[in-house]
Amino acid sequence: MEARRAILDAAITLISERGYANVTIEAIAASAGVGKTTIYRWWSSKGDLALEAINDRVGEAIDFPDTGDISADLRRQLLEVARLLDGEIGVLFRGIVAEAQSTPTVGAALLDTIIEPRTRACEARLAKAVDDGQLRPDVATRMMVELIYAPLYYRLLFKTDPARPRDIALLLDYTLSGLRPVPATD
Amino acid sequence: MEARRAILDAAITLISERGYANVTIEAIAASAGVGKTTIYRWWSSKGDLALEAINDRVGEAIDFPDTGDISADLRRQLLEVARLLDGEIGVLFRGIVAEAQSTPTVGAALLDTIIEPRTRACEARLAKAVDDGQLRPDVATRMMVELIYAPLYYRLLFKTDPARPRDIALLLDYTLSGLRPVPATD
Amino acid sequence: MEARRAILDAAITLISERGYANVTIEAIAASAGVGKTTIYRWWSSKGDLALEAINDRVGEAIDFPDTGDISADLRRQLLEVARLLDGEIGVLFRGIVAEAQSTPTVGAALLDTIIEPRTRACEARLAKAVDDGQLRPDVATRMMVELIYAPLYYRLLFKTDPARPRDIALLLDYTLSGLRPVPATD
Amino acid sequence: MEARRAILDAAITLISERGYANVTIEAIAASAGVGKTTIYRWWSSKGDLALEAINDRVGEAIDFPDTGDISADLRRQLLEVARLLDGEIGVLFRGIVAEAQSTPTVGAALLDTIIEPRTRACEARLAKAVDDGQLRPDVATRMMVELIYAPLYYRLLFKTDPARPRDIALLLDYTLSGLRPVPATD
DNA sequence: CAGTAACCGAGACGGTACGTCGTGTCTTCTT
DNA sequence: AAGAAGACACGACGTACCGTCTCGGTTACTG
Repeated sequence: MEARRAILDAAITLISERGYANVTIEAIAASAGVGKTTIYRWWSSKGDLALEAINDRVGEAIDFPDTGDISADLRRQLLEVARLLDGEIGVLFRGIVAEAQSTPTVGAALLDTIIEPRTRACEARLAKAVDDGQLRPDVATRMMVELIYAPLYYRLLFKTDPARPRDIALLLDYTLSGLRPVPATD
Repeated sequence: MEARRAILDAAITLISERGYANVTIEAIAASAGVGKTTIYRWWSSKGDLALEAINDRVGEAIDFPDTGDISADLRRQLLEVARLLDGEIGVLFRGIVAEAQSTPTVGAALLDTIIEPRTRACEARLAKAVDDGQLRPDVATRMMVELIYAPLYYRLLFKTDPARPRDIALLLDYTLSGLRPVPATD
Repeated sequence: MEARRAILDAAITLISERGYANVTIEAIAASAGVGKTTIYRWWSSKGDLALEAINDRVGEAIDFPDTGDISADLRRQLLEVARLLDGEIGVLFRGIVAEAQSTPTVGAALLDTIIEPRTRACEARLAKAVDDGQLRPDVATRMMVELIYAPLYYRLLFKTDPARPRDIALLLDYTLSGLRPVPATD
Repeated sequence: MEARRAILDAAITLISERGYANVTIEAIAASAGVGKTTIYRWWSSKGDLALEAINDRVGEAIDFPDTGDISADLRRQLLEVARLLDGEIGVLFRGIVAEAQSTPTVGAALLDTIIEPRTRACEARLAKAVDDGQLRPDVATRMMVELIYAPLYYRLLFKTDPARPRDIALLLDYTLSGLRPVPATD
């Protein structure tokens, strides 16, 4: 079982150093001091391994804060996510998204183990804000999640430069101003 | 020169059928009835070829309509883009984005030849809408573009199911309501 | 100790079914319902195991008959050996000879435990025949053994079809006619 | 085509140095400065390659001399063969025979390309000797070949030490004395 | 209108990595 | 305490493509 640990660590290190596509299973095995067979015993592909590695790193983390102010809470959460994506995790994540484009199983696992759980958690917090009258009740929370997070991924996948905190805060502000309850204009 | 055509056509056909990552240069050559050398004579890599193929297909297309109503114009434009991404082009595009994650030259070319030009065109239309008083003047048009298009790419890259027209219209509405000029509340 | 039996039996069965080279230690272990470790505890290699298996099967068997007629005795012995080599034992034996070509220890053990003892026994019978005046006294009994048995092995190793009894009898006759005492011709 | 040459040479060198079973295709490729693919392009297996290598080395060689004296001719021929088998070729040949025990195609090819042609040539010379009254007409020439050559292979495959010229001459003498025409004893 | 270049198909080539199999060693858990 | 079960590092397998490289055999341009 300690072989698993060595493999996950080696995978993260190598991928963050050289980029997902430039890392071979053989290199991970060598770097972990492990036979290739041992990797294939536990994971069916590089994508599979990368997914577990990223989940292992991120864990249950990034639970949603709830101070009562949805705007402040989302900002804090988004900045935290952006910080993560700016480091090792970001390289890993970009690789997995790339892999997901051509490997359906990885695509499905990406949704199931990463995107969906966090989307759900976010929706819960948003629903509360709707109840509090801080957000429009007529917009599906799922769509709110998309509107809020999409720009972050857009920057991650299309730009080389990371999303700066200032920009993130602004993008969030603009998005939220479209999601606030319309003042009763009687 | 007709070899070029055959190659571009074969590339699009094969990639849309099997997915970007499952297509080899050799397969393209064979399918185009061409020697590998001929492909390498004109393109330096599969990503390079795919980029030209997609540009060849899409062309200058999708110029921004201007009826005076920014909301209607954007909707039309977005729906058109979504329609494109739902077919052959979408598969190709997803492959290129994937490739871009690990091949800097492809990433740069993706920005230069696809993203940037269209972003510029969109910004121009948005600037006009700002002048017309239909959009807030205090938001950078570049950010508006991100807010408007990001959800589309989010769906393309993370979901298996395509973005439905209804959803697209809604997402746009919500986004735009955050970008409208704030009524003087004196 | 019953594990040993199961292993030897499994080895013979598998090898005679699939051929020596197509049988792995793992397959023998699985078929014997035994852990690999148990095999390695007692034998150092597949060749080693095969050698013991064949000796176990053949045992002390094939002792040389002595009716007083060397020709008849050899014929009976040769036919018996040929019969053995035509069944399971033959497949095993061919595998061991093959192995012996590249594994010196197996080569040595093949000589020590199989070839030599039987050669000695044969020489003893031949020496008696020489004393009886049935064979030339000026030919080393060891060479006689070679002349008598070599054709049998030649057929075993080079031909797919087994040596037929008729052929064996003939070959022996021809060989022996060269080994009979030269009649005093003066 | 010069890759083929390099491969055949490397195969012979390596096999004669380390023994057939201890040489891998990868080692041959590396030693020949060639990709594995190139080997597999031309040969289907190590046995296949070894067979061509040995034929390439031996060539049409070893044609049967005909001085009119069958005994002298065979002796010369046998000594020549023994000389060959004592060097590089012998190691190669033992490996091929071993391989032939478990690989039917190699077994067949061994017969077809090496054993059979030479057996035929030998039979032709023997037939002539029969006509000349030097050998018994009632023994199939094919059997004569077996009787004459079998001891050579016996020594090659079962002993580590090579067959010495003196022994070979003796063995041949004894064999031939059984094959000479029986003097009319009426 | 012949000569010569550019372009092409075909595919051999040296490589790298793949995912699998079997080896012989070792540890763990069961009985 | 013995032994099955199987994880493990390792090395080789045979395959798939990579990108480079000759090879001949066309067009089609030019001198």
